[in-house]
Amino acid sequence: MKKPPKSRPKRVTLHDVAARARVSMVTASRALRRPEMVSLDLRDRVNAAARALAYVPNQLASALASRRTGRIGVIVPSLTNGVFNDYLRALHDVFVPADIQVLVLNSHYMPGREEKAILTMLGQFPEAIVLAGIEQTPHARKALQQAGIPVVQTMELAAKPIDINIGLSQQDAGYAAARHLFDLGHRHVGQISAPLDSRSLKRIDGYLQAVREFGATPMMVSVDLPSSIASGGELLGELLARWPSTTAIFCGNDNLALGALFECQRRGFGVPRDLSIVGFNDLEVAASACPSLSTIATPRYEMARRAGEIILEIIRGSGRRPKQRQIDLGFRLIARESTGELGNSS
Amino acid sequence: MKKPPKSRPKRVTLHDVAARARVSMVTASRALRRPEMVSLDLRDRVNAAARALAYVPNQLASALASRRTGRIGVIVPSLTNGVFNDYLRALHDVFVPADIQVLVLNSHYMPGREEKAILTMLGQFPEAIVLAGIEQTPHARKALQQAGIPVVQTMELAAKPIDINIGLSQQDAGYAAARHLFDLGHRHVGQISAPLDSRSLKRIDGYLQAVREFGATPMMVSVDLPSSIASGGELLGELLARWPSTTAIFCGNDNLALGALFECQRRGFGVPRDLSIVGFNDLEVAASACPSLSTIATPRYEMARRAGEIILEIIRGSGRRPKQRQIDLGFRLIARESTGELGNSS
DNA sequence: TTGAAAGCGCTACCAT
DNA sequence: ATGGTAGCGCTTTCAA
Repeated sequence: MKKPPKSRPKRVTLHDVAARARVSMVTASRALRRPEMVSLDLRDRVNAAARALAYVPNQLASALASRRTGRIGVIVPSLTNGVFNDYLRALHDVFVPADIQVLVLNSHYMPGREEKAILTMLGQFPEAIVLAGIEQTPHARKALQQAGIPVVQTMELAAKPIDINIGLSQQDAGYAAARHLFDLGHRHVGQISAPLDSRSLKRIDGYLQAVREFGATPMMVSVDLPSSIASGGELLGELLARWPSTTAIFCGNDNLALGALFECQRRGFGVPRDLSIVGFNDLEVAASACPSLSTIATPRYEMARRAGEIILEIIRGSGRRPKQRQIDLGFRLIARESTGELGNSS
Repeated sequence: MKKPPKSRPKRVTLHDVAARARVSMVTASRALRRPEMVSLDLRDRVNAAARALAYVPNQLASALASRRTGRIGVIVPSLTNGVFNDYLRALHDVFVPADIQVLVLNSHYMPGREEKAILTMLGQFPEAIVLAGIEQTPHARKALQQAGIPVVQTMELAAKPIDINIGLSQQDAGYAAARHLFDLGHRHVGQISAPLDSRSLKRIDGYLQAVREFGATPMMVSVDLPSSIASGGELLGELLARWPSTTAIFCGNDNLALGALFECQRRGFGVPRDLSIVGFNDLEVAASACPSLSTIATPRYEMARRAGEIILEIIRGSGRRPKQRQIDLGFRLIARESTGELGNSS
């Protein structure tokens, strides 16, 4: 009788359920969440009441009171380029069976948006957070540290990990890709990239290292926009316009490589006869394309799986961090049909 | 001095920020969330304090107290096939500026998992929910209705919408794709599909309608697995093995079409000389491929944008539903290079 | 413009 | 096994 009539439709709460079952709220709570702690009789009464009232637990309140949200946060720079498909799948494979929800936010390859995403995520109180990349803003780092939850940085190797770090050397991988072309005899090896995020830049460093080593000339075209198939064709066009002698090209990712391949087909260039192409990431399309694309396979599934398992271990187990805080998972060069020895081209 | 020392690392709360800024919690709250209600002086002090402490608002508490979560839920059947990229982007474009968070859950093209996703989502109290597809389980429908929030079903036209429905006729679109091939003179028109979700089946219905109309023979191969480029090649292989006379093929989506195209290149078939290919969705790759892929463009961005705007109107505005509860956005056949008139083949 | 107090719905802690 | 009570961190009246 004390409540003034509100216009908002009342929601059924645990209080209502408890009242109907004629037990205390605590018992009702336990009957629903930890049935083994409640006598069979009361348990049934509570369940019946909950059912009759179509009770929906308010996870917000539950999380606030228990300080456990049952979710982990993931921040990736893109959802649309295929790179993070395996990565997210691995995380789901680990967490869904553990009854932990995976929240994904997209930073769009922009440090500013990543910071915002991290703060937003932290506001949801995930029990751990997985980050793609290692270049968080100082403010984001601080917030992450204060959160006191496991933080796993992935995809790259960090000099100063925030907490745990599982990745690979993007520079070494870029070097390996370029080196593959030089090893095949190419000397006019171009490079195209988009976008110019930190990992791309490191792969470019690797390329430059190989260029230096083989005494070649750097030939690069790039654009700081989301990678796309179309831009692969366009960047290749620009590269060839500037350096017509190019006989091989290292594309910063497989989307660009696919676009470059299509552009070659459009121009009637043979691949690898007239131009060798190596991509990066080993997306599904790389193996399926015709010719199939040589590329660098990065262990994205494994990386995310390991991240997930370490997190699970920490939040379900002792709460203690593993002794090994940094893991290098390496990469693999996959030589397919799109790269070949320097032949009768020029 | 009254708190017993706890082991848990204290988190920075609004209380701490208020204390540091020497204002009340209420003022701190307002300074952060509704700055215009607070004097410039205090506003600055609060902001400075919040920044210095790396304060992260607890959205759980905020949502619990205000009964507004500031988020909307979206459930899509896949995150990996590119189809929902524009769709999600549109939703972000609408909601992020409105300061509403977009939560995305993946149903993996499985009604059971969609039901679970819907229930999970509802437990987070989104202020509205956007669904891809119209075939929710009865239980999910009921829960959705009881939630009392705007529900928008998209991608298809529903006979009995739950609430609001924005889509297109998948059957008509499938018919248009097949019809395009028949109109070019083809009579041996095959069809490949994967996965066999409700929309795929409707597109197949459209194909069958065209087949009937032209007195042709249905030639279909499909598999109920996630679509992939590789399966496009495999399904085409099976189709050709069974019906070698095939001169044209309607692929249930662009991934399959791309795979089919690569398979043709592998076999040395000319496209469209030996085989015409039409896809579905108009993903980025369709325009970039060589030859470019004819396909059906579905208005995914527009569909999601409209959904978002209607929701915004409802939850920000009067709370009243628009008069028009169902919108048909149609589709467009895009004839590119991969389809041509029946020539000197077979 | 600012603040005090009363919850939001639930769970943890401590009794019984 | 069951229940009372005190919050979780924030926003909302309502008063000053």
